[in-house]
Amino acid sequence: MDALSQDTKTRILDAAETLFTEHGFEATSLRSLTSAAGVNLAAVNYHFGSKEELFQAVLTRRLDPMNQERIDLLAQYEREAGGKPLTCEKILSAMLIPALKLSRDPRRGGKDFLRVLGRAYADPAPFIRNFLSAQYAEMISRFKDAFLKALPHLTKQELTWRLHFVMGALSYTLAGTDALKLMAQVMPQDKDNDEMLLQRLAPFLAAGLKAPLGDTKKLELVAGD
Amino acid sequence: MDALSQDTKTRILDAAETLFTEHGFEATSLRSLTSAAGVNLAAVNYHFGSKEELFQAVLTRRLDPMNQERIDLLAQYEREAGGKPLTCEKILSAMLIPALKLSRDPRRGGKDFLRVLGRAYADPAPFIRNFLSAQYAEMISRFKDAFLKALPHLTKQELTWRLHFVMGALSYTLAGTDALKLMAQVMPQDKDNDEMLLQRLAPFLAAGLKAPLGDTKKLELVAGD
DNA sequence: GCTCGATTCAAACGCCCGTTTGAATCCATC
DNA sequence: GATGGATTCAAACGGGCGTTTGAATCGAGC
Repeated sequence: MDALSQDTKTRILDAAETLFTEHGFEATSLRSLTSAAGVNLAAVNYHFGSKEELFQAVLTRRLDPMNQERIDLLAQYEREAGGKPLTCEKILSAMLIPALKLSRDPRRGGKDFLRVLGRAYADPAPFIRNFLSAQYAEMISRFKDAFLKALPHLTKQELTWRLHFVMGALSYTLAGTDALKLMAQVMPQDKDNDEMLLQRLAPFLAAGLKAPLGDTKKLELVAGD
Repeated sequence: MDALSQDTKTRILDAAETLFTEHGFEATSLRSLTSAAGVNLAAVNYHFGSKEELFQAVLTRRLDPMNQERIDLLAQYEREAGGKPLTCEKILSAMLIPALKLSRDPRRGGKDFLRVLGRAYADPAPFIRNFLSAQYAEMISRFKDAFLKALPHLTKQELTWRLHFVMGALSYTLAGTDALKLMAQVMPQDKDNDEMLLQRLAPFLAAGLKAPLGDTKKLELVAGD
């Protein structure tokens, strides 16, 4: 009864999280999904309305709490700092720690969920894009403000670009796709691997964020051919 | 006759590049694809064997020349340096310039192709993963060697991680997905936007690569809850 | 123990999918 | 101008898709 006794909605969400991870949204059929969840085929449309709404529900279940945790942690750090601007590393911690905690918690979907999220980032379907933008809006705006104070040498525009790069490295890394098999022979043990990961990611991103403004001469482009 | 006079294979590849960009691999049907290309439905299976092989052909057509260009440019820089190790920025240029040139050249698929590539990075389908690994193997290995010489303070393992982050930021940026609509109000003009982009990306990545090794204390994790 | 809304179920609906087939057409070669 | 391989074509194949339906079942409240 243990795992099977959950209610239908949860069973569907759990199965969807796994299968969307493995095959993506389009390639996952409701027939395989409901049969993996041990529920009737019609249950998805009854409880969620449609396959698209189910996908959004899969994301919301994990994303809402994680982003709220990020916002709360940032606020706590700011309270502790008593008005003084936070360091770059501290702000990054407020972003990374909730994500890492989620990835380590199998009861909240763990790495599976972060992989679904990583794929969603790259999906051009409008219903996904709009949904993600709305979900992240508040968190992004708060962290942008914090970074602006921590990095006074950056213009708003420059910071926006750099946050763009940060989100890229972060999503690629947390999703753990490693499309190019870079990590093939690098990881001897899986133990505390994700902790290591963020220990390495944070200094990399902090250095990038703190970098002086780019020299226009550094990247010379052959315009002609 | 101009655009329509191309041979069937090319017409299919062009239409596939566009449609895979807009809807992804699974969500693009051969019926819509062949009708957009103005060819018979059976033409894809006749010329490419299957939908999967068509997808690989779409990637190869652009990826092979771009990665060869990267390798050649790196070799040229190394020749010019005459044995001395290259700077981080110079090596990054050898990665970024061919990608940027491709993205600016509509005759080679331009941004459309890079978006297909960005999505492929996040796709878990084995036939895509294996294909990408093989395509990138040589380029990655050469650039890893170059970076190792340029960044002697990094271990091989640390460099592998940082290259992972670099590829993340690069693919997210070049794919131009901007899942979180960060850039909404930032881009006043589209002109030479991508040039600006890499002018900003290169310093960011160079600073990250050159960062000192991470302090284990910087990111404190609450292990318990 | 009957009622009634909530939930589950098997079955079907209509549609689109990737692929195959075999005949029709093209076109360089003899 | 007949030949024959390469290509195009319309049509069909078998199957899976998301969704809907209407009856069966459940279970708390009277």
